[in-house]
Amino acid sequence: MPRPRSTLLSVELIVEAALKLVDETGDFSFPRIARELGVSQSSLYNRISSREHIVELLRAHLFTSNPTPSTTDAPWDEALRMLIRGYRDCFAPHPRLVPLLVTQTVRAAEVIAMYEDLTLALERSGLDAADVAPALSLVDYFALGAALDFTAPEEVWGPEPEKYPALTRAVRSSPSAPERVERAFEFGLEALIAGIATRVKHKVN
Amino acid sequence: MPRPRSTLLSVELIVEAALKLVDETGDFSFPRIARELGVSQSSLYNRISSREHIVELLRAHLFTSNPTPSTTDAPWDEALRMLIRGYRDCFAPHPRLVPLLVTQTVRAAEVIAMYEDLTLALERSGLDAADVAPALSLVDYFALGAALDFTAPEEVWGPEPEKYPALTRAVRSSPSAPERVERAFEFGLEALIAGIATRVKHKVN
DNA sequence: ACCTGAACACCGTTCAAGT
DNA sequence: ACCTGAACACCGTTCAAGT
Repeated sequence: MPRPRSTLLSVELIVEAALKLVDETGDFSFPRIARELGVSQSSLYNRISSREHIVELLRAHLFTSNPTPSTTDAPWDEALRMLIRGYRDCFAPHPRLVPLLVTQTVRAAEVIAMYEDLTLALERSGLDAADVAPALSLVDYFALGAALDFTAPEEVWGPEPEKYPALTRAVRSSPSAPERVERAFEFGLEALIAGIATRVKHKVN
Repeated sequence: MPRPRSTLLSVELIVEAALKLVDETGDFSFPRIARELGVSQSSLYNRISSREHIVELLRAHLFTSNPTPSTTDAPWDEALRMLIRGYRDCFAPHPRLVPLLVTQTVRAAEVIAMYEDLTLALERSGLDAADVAPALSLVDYFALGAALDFTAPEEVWGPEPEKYPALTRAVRSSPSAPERVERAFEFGLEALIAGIATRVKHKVN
């Protein structure tokens, strides 16, 4: 049988080129992807339908390369720790990708599956049914903000430290670069879970 | 004395035009601002220095038009409620502006002043000094995520509800559009404050 | 001091034309 | 079926030239 003519393009090649460009420059574009792959710009449209499509493929790529284990047998708080940590760890190797993801609606099935596991864990916590969706939003807010923190610049607050003494104290007493983000995540994760636990109505046996 | 020649342009006019365009279309551009004001595109550069500059002016505009009251006399948890609520309420009238703000570093002095008040409240909570900065990040993550939720589309989760039963339950048991976002914010705010309270070491008197 | 017009180096998307 | 080249309608920014 005739072997297939060597195809110049594939979805995977496009996604890899886009990710490489984001890691190196903070963004991607059709002309730069095409140049990277040695094809014409318009040929990309044979594999993908739009810029948004590429962004969603990048999101899926992040999640499939870092799969989260099953949490349905774990206690609800342990499940939340695993899921939120796994979610955030996806972004760690590609921090510059985060800004492209946060402003676009999630369509990737892999991510929605993780939200299903999150919801199951929250249901097991004993929250009122009406509080599960708000708690899910809360977890989402936290994970999103934590991921965005990967791209935060070193010197967040400008000059004039004397005008903001408390802020200056807080910044001075905290480590820099990756440790700062890591400690914020650990503190936030535990505070978040403890906070959700306080919203569970105590059942009187 | 000669009254000043009617000036065609001002920073305020540029900011107002940009905000109007964002509210109506979700974005602004130099050509569209210029057309809105009846001037040439290049003349904008006499008042502002870059697109980023306009974004930062928009951020400051949001905050100055919705000033937060002094919270230095309030108990720490009440101060947090006021500050976080005030912060989020700034975005409510202009939801489509949020995506432009979250991916750019804060430089506006008004916002930094609010972070100072947040830090003071967290110090009053009794947290360890080393935990103030992480707690500040947690509050920041929450406020950011809550603001981004203003632009979330109605139908977040795609088709195939049967594949995600828990998620479908959660979505079905929650209201839509503005009430959903409001309930998520209220639940999250209280869970957040309760969670931070659990991280305060109990002093034995 | 302020404004204009033209130019430059980019974008995403479409489409007729080739093989 | 896949790829190309050209075209279209946009961007942000600079700069010489005018008043």
